[in-house]
Amino acid sequence: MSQSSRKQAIPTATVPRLSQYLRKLQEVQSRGTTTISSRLMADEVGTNPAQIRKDLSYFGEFGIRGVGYDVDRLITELKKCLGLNRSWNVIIIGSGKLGTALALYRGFQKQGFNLIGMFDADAKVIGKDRGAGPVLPITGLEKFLSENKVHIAVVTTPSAAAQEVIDRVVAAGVPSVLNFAPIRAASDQPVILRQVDLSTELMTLSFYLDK
Amino acid sequence: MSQSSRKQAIPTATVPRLSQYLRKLQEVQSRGTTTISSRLMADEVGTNPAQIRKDLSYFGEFGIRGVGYDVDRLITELKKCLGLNRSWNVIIIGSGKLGTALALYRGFQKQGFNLIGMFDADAKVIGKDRGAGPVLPITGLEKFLSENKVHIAVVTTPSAAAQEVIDRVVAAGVPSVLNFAPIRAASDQPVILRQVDLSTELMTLSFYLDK
DNA sequence: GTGTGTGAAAGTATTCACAGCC
DNA sequence: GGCTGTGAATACTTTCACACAC
Repeated sequence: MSQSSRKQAIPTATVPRLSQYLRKLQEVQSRGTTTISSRLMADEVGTNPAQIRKDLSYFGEFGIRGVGYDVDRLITELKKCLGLNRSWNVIIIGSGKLGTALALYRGFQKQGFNLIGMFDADAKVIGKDRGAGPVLPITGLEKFLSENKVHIAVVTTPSAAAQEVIDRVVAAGVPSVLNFAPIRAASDQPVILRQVDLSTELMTLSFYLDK
Repeated sequence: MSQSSRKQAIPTATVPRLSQYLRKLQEVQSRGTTTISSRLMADEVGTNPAQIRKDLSYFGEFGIRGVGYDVDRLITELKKCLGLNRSWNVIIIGSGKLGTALALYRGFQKQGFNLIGMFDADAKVIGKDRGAGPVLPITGLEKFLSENKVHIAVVTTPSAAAQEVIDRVVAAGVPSVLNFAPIRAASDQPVILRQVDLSTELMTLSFYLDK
């Protein structure tokens, strides 16, 4: 009864933390450390040791009492927990500065995210390389999606276009969307939707600055 | 005892939601709607009406029973709550694709965030315009910060440089940082720090895709 | 002794449900 | 009748504290 089937029981707050643990562990591993305690990890990521142990306990028993965690082992386990022991196909829609910045981001491929296509509505950029092979016309989106299994659509279009683009990829069966456009996207279809929102981040800073 | 001094009592989860309410209200306002109920707003932003009423109740009583909220009034109040009835000075450090994308983002100025400078370490880009006037050399950072009050530093450098840059702006008295570099930045100084992290977002999607 | 794994306790956040006002 | 504002109830998250394994 360990790691793979009870995903629904895992607190939503735990999931993003796992990715931070993973990153820190990879850093620690590259410095040659082979064992780490929850206390040291907690210091590194700025949390409480019990938080880390609790988070990990949802997936199994990865540590050794009196010793700590084997870094290599824990990296392997975390990758398994996060579904990173396989590869995911990603497209980016919107080949502007932001889309290009994301396409050029190295960590992307490194963790098993395969950038297999980039789309834009602007005829002037079609065919150019913006970090993910030639930019494809958005008119060909549905055909591409029917010929290629796409797991994640990253949306970096202007906000006016975003909701329509999201509706189209969801209708075509793409199971998850990462939206950078400053709209709160919605969908009646079942889709895993995450939003990254500069203006919300700035306003949140503003709130705390104003105290 | 209404809006301004009891900020410490407001749930952290409420703050980002306020900014979403504000955005939705501005959209609704531009369509000419003058009154809105918590139920309608909840449908629009995808939450529960009680959530909205509770969030607003931390700041005052803005609605009319039996009627709903006046859109113009609520926009004004939310801006006040979020500290947006003034302007904040922002710099961007890192003039790559991502930094440039952010500099060109319109909503920035629109909500009172003043982009007053952009810095880079690369001599080849110094002086070029990347959306925020001529790019300044990072070596001049401290001098600039001593001559200009900067409220928010947005960090879009490569990850190797990010922690040092953050240490420098914090040491120079910048009270808040929005970090896009894929490191979990830390600081012993008191600073309001928010992180936007593509790789965590992708891994979170991966987790739910893998269910 | 050291440090994990985990029930129990404490602390936060969300949702319910209804009194009170329009 | 409709809708807000809010205490009370529920649900979720984090932290504590200790039995147990090394």
